[in-house]
Amino acid sequence: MSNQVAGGSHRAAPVHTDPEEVSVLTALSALADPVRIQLIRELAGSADWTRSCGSFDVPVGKAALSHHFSVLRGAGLVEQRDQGPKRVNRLRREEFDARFPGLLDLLLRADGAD
Amino acid sequence: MSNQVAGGSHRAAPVHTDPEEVSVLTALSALADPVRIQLIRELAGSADWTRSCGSFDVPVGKAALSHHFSVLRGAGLVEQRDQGPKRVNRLRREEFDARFPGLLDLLLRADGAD
DNA sequence: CTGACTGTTCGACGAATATCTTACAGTCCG
DNA sequence: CGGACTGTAAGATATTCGTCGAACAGTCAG
Repeated sequence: MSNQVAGGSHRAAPVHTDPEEVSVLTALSALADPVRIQLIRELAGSADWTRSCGSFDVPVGKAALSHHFSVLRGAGLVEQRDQGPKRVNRLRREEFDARFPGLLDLLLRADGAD
Repeated sequence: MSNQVAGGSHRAAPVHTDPEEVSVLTALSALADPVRIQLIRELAGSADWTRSCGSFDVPVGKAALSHHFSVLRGAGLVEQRDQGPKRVNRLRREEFDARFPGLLDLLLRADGAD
């Protein structure tokens, strides 16, 4: 019986950026991509920590996918946590909203990606 | 005395895009550039139709500048009108706000470009 | 331990894009 | 008209960015 106790994972923890430290330019650049828009929308429609990286229906390989999540982390949009072999995600909605009020709403309300 | 009457200019009128027809992706892409952010900010701080294209303090040549204005027009952010040899600009604030509420405010309130 | 699975990293490639230089087209003034 | 000025267009170049394939690392089940 292995409780998920101390010792933890031996994997490099994902590097996160606090939304408060994110520039407007970085935020807009992160959002100005069709794949990332789709990721954010799917993520917004799911409960926190329920979606692993590979569970998204995007038309790119896993290498590109990993890159996109890296960009999203760097923009303070997504938080990740290791859960067994998977890396589960959470949209940092409140925190990002505090930094850029209305921006996420705008993206999520908009009809179609383009 | 030449009133600026009919007959008008013999110059190709600038092509504008209605903000209503602009996709989120296009809007975000247009805004995700340091030079264009600066243009919009300067424009927001000036009265309508008072700034010609060449009157902006941006670190690019006039060819690149012309390109940036083209992108801004295509995103429904800027309206242009020919005035003698100059092309004067106007930020389409209300129209753009109607399509993407809060987006321009966000850009204009933010401290520093990055 | 071995094998299946998940995700990251690295190197390379192609496409999109930002930029410059040069040439050109209008507009206005003298 | 001719010259100064403003902006656009076209071509060339360079950089950025998204993508893939392959190799690698960590986790878990058997």
